[in-house]
Formats: sequence, C-alpha cells, structure tokens
Amino acid sequence: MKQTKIRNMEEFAAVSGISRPTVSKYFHDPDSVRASTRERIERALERYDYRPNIFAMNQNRKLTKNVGIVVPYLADPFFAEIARSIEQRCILAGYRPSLFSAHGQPSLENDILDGLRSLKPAGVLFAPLGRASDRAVIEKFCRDVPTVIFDSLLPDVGLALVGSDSAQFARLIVDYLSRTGEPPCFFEMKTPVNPNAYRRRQGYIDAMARLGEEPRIVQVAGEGWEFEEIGRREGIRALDEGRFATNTVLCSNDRLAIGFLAGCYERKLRVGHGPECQIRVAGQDDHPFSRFTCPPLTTIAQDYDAISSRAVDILFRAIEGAERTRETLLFEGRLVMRDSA
Amino acid sequence: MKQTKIRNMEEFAAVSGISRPTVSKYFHDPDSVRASTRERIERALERYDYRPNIFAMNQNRKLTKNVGIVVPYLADPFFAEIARSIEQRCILAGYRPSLFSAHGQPSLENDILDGLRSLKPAGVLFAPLGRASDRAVIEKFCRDVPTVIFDSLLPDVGLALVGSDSAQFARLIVDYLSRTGEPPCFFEMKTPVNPNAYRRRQGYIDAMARLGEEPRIVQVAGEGWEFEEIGRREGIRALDEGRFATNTVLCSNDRLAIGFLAGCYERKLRVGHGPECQIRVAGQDDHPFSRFTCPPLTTIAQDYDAISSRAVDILFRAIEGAERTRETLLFEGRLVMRDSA
DNA sequence: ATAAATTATTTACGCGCGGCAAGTTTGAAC
DNA sequence: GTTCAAACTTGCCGCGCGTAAATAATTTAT
Repeated sequence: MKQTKIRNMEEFAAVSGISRPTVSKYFHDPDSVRASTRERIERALERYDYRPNIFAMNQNRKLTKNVGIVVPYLADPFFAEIARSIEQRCILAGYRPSLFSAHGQPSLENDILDGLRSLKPAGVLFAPLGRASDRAVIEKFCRDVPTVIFDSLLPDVGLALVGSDSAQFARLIVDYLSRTGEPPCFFEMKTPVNPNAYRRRQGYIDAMARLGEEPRIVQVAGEGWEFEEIGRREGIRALDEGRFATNTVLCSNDRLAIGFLAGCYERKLRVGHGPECQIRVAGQDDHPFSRFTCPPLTTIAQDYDAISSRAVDILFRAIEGAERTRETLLFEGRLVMRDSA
Repeated sequence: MKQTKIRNMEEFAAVSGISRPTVSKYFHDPDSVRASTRERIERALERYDYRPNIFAMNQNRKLTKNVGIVVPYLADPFFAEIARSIEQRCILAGYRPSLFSAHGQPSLENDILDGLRSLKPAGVLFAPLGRASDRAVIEKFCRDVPTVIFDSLLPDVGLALVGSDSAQFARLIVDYLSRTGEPPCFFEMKTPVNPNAYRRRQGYIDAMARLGEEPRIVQVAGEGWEFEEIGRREGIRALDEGRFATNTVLCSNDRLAIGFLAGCYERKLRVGHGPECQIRVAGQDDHPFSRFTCPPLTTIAQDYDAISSRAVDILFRAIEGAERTRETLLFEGRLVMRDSA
C-alpha cells in the first residue's frame, strides 16, 4: 500500500488511470465496466486504500444500497438469530444492512421507521411488533419504501409476507401429542402481543377438531414481552387452580414454555413422557435455548433459514425491478422431539 | 401540516423566517440559538414536515452525531440487553446509534470496525470478541476513533475500560458457596473466547486461597460461542469421569452453567442446596434466562445499568472535549441467591 | 475492412448542507 | 440613551460524489 493518501474519487481515478465517472460506475456495479477497466481499477484498489465516501454517495443516488432490518425484540434470541441470518445475506448481496429493535415499544417502532426514511433505504425487512404496532404508520411506510414483512404477518401491507404456517405447526404437534398420550391443553396469554398467537390458537382449535377433540384453552393474564416470567407465574397459578384438563400442555411459544417449565419445577411436577412423569409440556419455535431446558423441550422448529432466505430474496428481486403482486409465503415447521413431551 | 413540500434547509429557513445558517445551527444544537429563535423554528417544524438530509449533514460535519455500538455476539441475551440499554442512552443524548454484532467471528469484527470508519462516528462503544480479536486492528481503530471498551477488557486500548470486577465476583460467590457447603470446583473452557474468563479463573484461585482452600479447576474442550452446548456435553463428560472433587460447581459464566444444568438433568443429578440434592451449581452474570432454569440459577449479577451508563457517560464526556487519561472502571456484582446453590 | 454497437471519457452541473467572514440587528446592562 | 457582546443575516465557497449529454475510443458484427 502506497503512502500517498487518496482523498477522493478524483484522485483515485487519477492514480488508476481511469476517469472519475467510470470509477463511480465501477463502485455502483463492478460488472458494469469492461473487464480490462475493472482490472485496472482493482489493481489500483490494492495499492491504494481508497473507498468512496458513503455520505456523498448516498446523497445523490436514487437508490442507495442501504437495507433496514427491524425486529420487535432483540433480547429474544429467536429474533437475534433470524436478524443475523438476514444480515449476512444482505451483506453477501452487496447491501449495507442496519439493524434495529423496537424493544417491545410501539413508539420506538414508529421512531425507527421514521428514522429509517432518512436513510433512504433500498428496502426494508420488517418483523412488526404485531398487535401493538401502529397500523397506519406501517401502511404509510410500506407505501413509501419496499418492505417485506416477516414473522408477524400483518395483512395487506408490504411487498410480501413471509412466515410460518401456524395451522401446520398445530397439526404436527397436536397429532404427535395426541398419538402418544392425552390430547394437549393450549397455554397462552389472553392478550398476546403477536398476531401469530391468534393463528396458533386457531390452528390448535382446528387441529383438535380434526381429531374429534374438544379444544381446551387456558388463557392467562400478562402484558408485554417478558414471556418467560408470565409463563412461570401464571403457569403456577393455572396449575394451582387445576385449570389444565389433561396432563399435556402445548404452549403458544417456546419462551412461554420455558417459563412454564420453571413453574412446573417450582411445583415439583415431573415433566416428560416417561412413566413416572406427571405432565407433558411442548412449545413452538425451537428457541435456541429450548434444548437446554430441563427436560429439553419438545417443540416445532421454525424454518429460520427458509424464512430469512426467501424474505431477502423477494426483497432484492423487487428492488431490482421485478414487479410482483403481494404474496404470502408460509413455511412448514419440523417436529423436534425431546424429553418434555 | 401544510401541503407545501419542503425540499431543503433553504426552503425551510424561508418558511420559518430564519436564515439558513441559523437553522443549521439549531439542528446542530437547539440550545445554541436564542430562545425566541428556537421557538420560531420549532413552530415551523410543527407545521412543515422537514428534517435535514442526514447524508448531506454528515458529509461536511467535522463531528457527526453517529455512535457505533459493537458487541461480539448478539444472540446472547446478555449482550442484547446491554446493547439495548446503551442504545437508549445514546438516543437520549441526541446521538444516532448503529448496532453491530460480530456474531463470534473475528473477521466480521474487523469488517465492522472497517465499515464503522466510513460512518465517521463521533465515538464507539465496543465490546470486543476478546481473545479472538485482532489486537492490531483494534489498536489502530482506537487510535483513530474515540472508543470506550466494555465487557471484554483488552488492556491498553481505547479511552476507557468499563466492566465487572472479576475478583470481587469470585470472592462473593466462593465465600457464599464455601460458607454454605463444600467449596466450589471451577468449571470453564480450556481456551475461552473472552479474556474475562482468565480474570474469573484467577479470581477463583485467589478467593479459594483466601479461605485456605486448594483451587480445583475443571477445564473442558470446546471452541466458539455455543457455551450452553459445551457446558452440557463437556459437563456430562466431566461428571462421568468424576472430575469434580467437591459437590459444588462454580461455572465461569451463566451460559456454561445453563448447559451444565442440562447435563446434570440428563445424568439425573438432583441440583440444589436441599438435603436430597447431590450437586450445587452456580454461575456468573445473571443472564436473563438464569432465573428460569431448573432449578433457578444462583449467580452473581453484573451491574448492567452501571456499566452501560458509565460507558456512555465517559464516551460523551470525551467527545465533548474533556481530555482524560485512560481509566478502568470495574463494577461490583451482586449475589443472586436462587435454588441451584 | 468498414459499419454498427458498445463502452469510456470529457465536460459540466447539481445535490444539500457545513462553515467562514463580514456586516447587521438584538437585547440586556449600565 | 448609550454600549457592547451575543446572536443573527448575507453571501459565498467547498465537500465528494451522482448524473447527463456529447464526444471519443474500442469492440463486435458484417
């Protein structure tokens, strides 16, 4: 690397022997210049440590390479994982992802969308808070910025909806639980933050109906995103009140199940499918921690990879011009049998 | 809000009846203009939906309002939580935080620091990967950009080091465990990713020495950031090989302990301090999930709030001009007694 | 070889704002 | 009413790059 400091594209163009507009074109898309030109630029790039000023670049570009990733709650390892996956894919595709978390707060979600606007993003991958989200704000945002919605599937917004097939999840786990023991009760929050929760409840009801079983839903109080604590505290309460009609509990999601397991432990209930066990517990999501609970949690694994890869794919296709009508993509889950049920 | 679209600061200055340079000054710091002027601008701000072009702003500003937050592994809820806390504080202070995770990969960490440069950040709050970090890269970065290091305290870099007092952590938990039962063995990875781990080991050795006890360190194999899996798998192996000389195990951190608890469960060991229990397990960190393990994990709570608030504080003081020598701030932990020990 | 198509270069301008310097107004203290 | 510093205005340049149009060079096709 030479000592001479390159201050701007002008100087870099000079040392590479190419005109500035062509160099600019190269940085926009390296394949848009002749191979010989590209080689000369890249040779200069190796000798001099130059990179375009990103602020000057984005100032006039019609379409930036910025991509926003917005999740509702980053302290949930599920979202951390999917955000990581999406982030990597964006980088591979040559974009600049920026990660944001609403931290469970609707007002923060609005602020994020608002701030995202000034980044002039080429597109956004957005998992909304859900029920608490400000529909009007999101609708307006999606009208202005190409947005793929994932996880929390708000109807009628964005380029596409990418998530999991709640009905299939429910069939899979309800069938399994019923086949191997008593049919499950469904444990959930009365007013869940996530619209998926409603689909999961309905999925449970339908799956039970298919088996000719009466649905047994146990709804508990609790607000916010501290699912584990709600699962533990309200799970204990429900256990004490004898609200579970069978010895099998299907939790609306893994975090609730993790809390519920802690509650079972506190009440000295043996959890699992062994002969000496008193209760079976299952979750949904395959949360990163669910294999380390005691006992390890039987659950339905979301297809992280498929969701992130398709969401990113759809966004970039849309950005690169392919007009398309709004589509909804639902991926199937996989039964992960562990010891809890 | 009026219909007239404001295209730039010039036009906004016109409708607010203030000159553009003064408006510019206002956006840089609202308190730097006269109260009456500020009021006129803010009235216009309510009527017209204008905000400065962030790219044009940052292009020429000597000091941007950008702040980088870099953590080693965002899928760890500990880092997600502390990142959240830091992020909020930055926003409150009027800065624009950008969050990055190295996802456990040193090359990605380097890329992040590299990319951060082009954001011209006013400052960076940085929790390095630790042992795997590229010292030379980090040193160079810290020379160019005001950086406060937290969590993973790499010596001799950055404006300041903010973290936890490992020696005090060890004294607290070792004293407690020894007072209430057998003195603890220390369970850790042989080649931990985090330099804190070395300090924790040393803290354990010193704390044992103070009590006149021989240190009993159980080191296990395992690379990377999947601590829970390492704790489970290698914990089982160590148990099977009878490597724990006492019935009490202090894990280097909570994630390892969470995995170790899963291993104990698999080996049907009763964990806790009750009379019928066979083994006691403790961790360090007060990981968000540690109160939902079975049994709930006894641990030492890191002072998240103090760490994030002081780190941010130091950074902003430094940015705003107060020259200071490098300082190291270590916060004490708090013993969190739960059922596991 | 020549014509036609593609790709580079030159030239010129604009983006939206920061920042400076010189002059003007404001408002509080005397 | 005067004084005077602080706050404001006017005018202008620069930042680093995008982009467009016209021209020139190169490649490909005929």
